[in-house]
Amino acid sequence: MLEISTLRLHSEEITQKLLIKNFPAENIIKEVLSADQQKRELQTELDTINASGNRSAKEIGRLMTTGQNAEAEKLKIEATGFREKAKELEQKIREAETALEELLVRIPNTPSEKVPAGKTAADNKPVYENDCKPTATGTLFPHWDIIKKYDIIDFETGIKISGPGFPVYKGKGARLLRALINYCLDEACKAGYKEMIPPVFVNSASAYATGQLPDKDGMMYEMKEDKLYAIPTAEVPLTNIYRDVILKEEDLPVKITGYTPCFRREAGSWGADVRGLNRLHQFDKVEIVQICKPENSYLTLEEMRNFVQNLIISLGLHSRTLLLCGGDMSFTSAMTYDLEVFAAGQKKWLEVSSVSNFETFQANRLRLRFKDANKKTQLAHTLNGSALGLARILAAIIENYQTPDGIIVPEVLRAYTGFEKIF
RNA sequence: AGAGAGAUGGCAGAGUGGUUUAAUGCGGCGGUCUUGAAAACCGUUGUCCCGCGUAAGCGGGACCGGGGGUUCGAAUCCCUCUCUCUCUACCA
Repeated sequence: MLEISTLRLHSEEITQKLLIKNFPAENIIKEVLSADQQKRELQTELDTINASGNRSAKEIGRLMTTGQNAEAEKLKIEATGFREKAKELEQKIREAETALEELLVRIPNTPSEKVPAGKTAADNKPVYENDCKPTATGTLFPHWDIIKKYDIIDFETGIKISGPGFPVYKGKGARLLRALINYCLDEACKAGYKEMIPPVFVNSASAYATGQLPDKDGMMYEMKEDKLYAIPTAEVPLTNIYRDVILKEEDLPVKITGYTPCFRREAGSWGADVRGLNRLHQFDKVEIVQICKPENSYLTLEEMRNFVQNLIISLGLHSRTLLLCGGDMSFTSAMTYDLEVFAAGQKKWLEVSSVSNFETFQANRLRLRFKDANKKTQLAHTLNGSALGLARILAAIIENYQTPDGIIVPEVLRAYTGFEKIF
């Protein structure tokens, strides 16, 4: 959510910036400003009434303790009814606040100046590509064929137990996935991230604070009985650790990481090109999160992007990094890099990480702040990224390391798997 | 899940209808003293909203778990929800 104070001062500039995201903001911003104006007028009115009510009450108290009861009674009659008026105003203010909030949450984050214009994924700007060309040669099969051959991932049994999109990882397949989880977490810890194991069900306040609610409630599995949501990403619980927190300047940057399974309903997003591990209802992901001072957030974004790029290189996967154009960015992001690996069997790029700077957009809803050197509290900047989305990494490893007589395990994972080849 | 007890500032902990502007202690910050530190002493201390001001700040309002009620006036009384603790039961 954008800050109303910024919107008041820079509405024109914000409108301009939002055009990069193809979002026509002029009208809604006008509405916001007038709703804000109305709310403030009501607030001033209420404050005035409260001030005079407080004065009378105090005076009555003083008269009664000094024994001037007759005077007190007279004043009591005069003071009757002010509370009712105040309540009426409070109600109006609540309504005005709700109206303002409903408008505000519909305005996306403004893109950074570095974000290129564009409408679709085709307009994303490639900024990096590594040279880890696949070692596999000959006829290359997509992973959904290979996993059957070695019986390491079983979709049919998953369908029996849960439904489509809930695979069962078996034997060396399970072991390889667990190796990836441990490897990614260990690398993140080495890079200074503190490991967390958060809850995988969150309440609506948390889902709201990171932006999954109210708009995207169709994406999450919901347990209505207990009013809980299955997390679509560890970003939700990890970021919410810092909801309503005021950090000290010396605590920054905060760097945390966590592995969780992620649950996504993916309603309506199924099609021919989302076979196998490409898109699942449940998948595994290691997430990295940073909270930092505003002036550092773009350096931090680069640091996080480099970390993820190097992680992918260390797995020997051919990958590229795209700077997302305005039209392809998420609602909440100010700047996003998508990192893709090439899956040699399907001959397709798979998105395995998305690293974003949200500036104060998330922090505003989270009320995540820090005290700066001048002892002023101000909103922190938040960033997060996948490191990595493991189902697709697994798919890419299976396809890129396939040989006629087995799948080679990437070298860095062998200490974790205890084997070098799946056959 | 049943029974009981609770929820007050960064923490501990008073406060059961009216100078409460929430006592006091600890912690934090600043200072005096000191070669430096400790101790002692003095001062200071949260969050949000509105207004004025370039600003430091000043003025007003709100906040004692959340919401509602009674009252001229609520941390205090009533209702309700949530959470925590203790005991019992159950459980990995």
